[in-house]
Amino acid sequence: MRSASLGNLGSAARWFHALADKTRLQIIDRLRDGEQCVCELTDLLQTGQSRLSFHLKTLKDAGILTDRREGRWIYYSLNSSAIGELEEFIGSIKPKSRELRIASNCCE
Amino acid sequence: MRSASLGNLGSAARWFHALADKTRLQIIDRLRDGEQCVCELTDLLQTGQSRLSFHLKTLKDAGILTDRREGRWIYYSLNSSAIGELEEFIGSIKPKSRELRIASNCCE
DNA sequence: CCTATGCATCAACAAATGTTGATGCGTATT
DNA sequence: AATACGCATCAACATTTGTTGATGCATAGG
Repeated sequence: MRSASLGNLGSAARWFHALADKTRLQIIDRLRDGEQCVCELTDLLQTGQSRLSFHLKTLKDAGILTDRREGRWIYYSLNSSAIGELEEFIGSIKPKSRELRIASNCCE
Repeated sequence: MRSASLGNLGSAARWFHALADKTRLQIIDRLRDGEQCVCELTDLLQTGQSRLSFHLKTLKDAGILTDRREGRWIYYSLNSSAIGELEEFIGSIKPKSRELRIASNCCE
């Protein structure tokens, strides 16, 4: 009955939620240059440490970032495999475009 | 100074927000088969008319759906060009992966 | 016209999310 | 051991988002 369904809508929704914030997209943009520690990001994004930490956690929980500790610092970086999966998901969203089904006389 | 920046982070955030909901992803999934009127979607998704209308509006405002009226019915369908842009944006999120810059001695 | 249908929109409320400043914990420096 | 630093986490609050039922508006059919 169902179309070849999009995999796990719930987890996709979580990814999208993590990306649905301007600050978080800015973080991602900065990390494209390579990993950075929180203090660098705080400078770059001109924001409070607590706020930044919140957004980093949101991205990390969604699997979009990873972190590692080195001494006092914690470095964040992009998880490119998650981004790959996301890309794939978006691809699967497209209309099937075969039979542009004319939904004739819909509700009767 | 800045990296070749991701285009318009604000509007990207809006796209992602529109996709950050399971019900809305279900709507999209159904519309992959072609356009459908609200009453069909109400049946398929087993939800209240008002709630569905809210989510349809969210997707439409984000540019992901388009609608057209035909008699009493309003048909929604996917806007594949928006989906294309989204795909492109996700592509641009990837790490630059050239110089895996070692952020040596970050905050000093 | 009068009524029914399909849907948007509104108001009231509920729930989730983001912000800020304070506190705490691990790690380095002395 | 005492202090400073980098960051996570918490509590209190503000803001945003989603839900539900009621109302309204356009179109179609009698």
